[in-house]
Amino acid sequence: MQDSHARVYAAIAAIPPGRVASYGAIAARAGLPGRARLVGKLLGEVPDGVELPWFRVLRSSGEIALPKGSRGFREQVRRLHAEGVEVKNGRVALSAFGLDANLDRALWGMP
DNA sequence: TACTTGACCGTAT
DNA sequence: CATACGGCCAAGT
Repeated sequence: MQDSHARVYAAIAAIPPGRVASYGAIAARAGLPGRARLVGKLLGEVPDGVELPWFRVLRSSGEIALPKGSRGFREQVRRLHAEGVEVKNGRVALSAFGLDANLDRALWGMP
């Protein structure tokens, strides 16, 4: 197991329920700035059954990365909904559910 | 070894 | 909104 892999897994596991983060943000949190593709690659290799909130990881645009309509796509939408994350047209509003966005809101107070 | 692929990203046009 | 471009890099051919 590569150290970089473990750090990425840890960063993903650290996303709180009800929130989401982008591939790039995960990479950065794992100490690997600019390596969003590595995050995507690792997620693609994680077998089913492994404990990891992969569904809380989205593109920087807020869109679900998996092909729309695919099995994984539907699964991701279902699990996000189960946590109260709103998904519209395969997309989540990062301004409302993004990890850092929520931190900023807490510091500034509710708009 | 060389080239291609891919759950990506930011900037520019 | 869509296309293009350059970065990134592990794996597979």
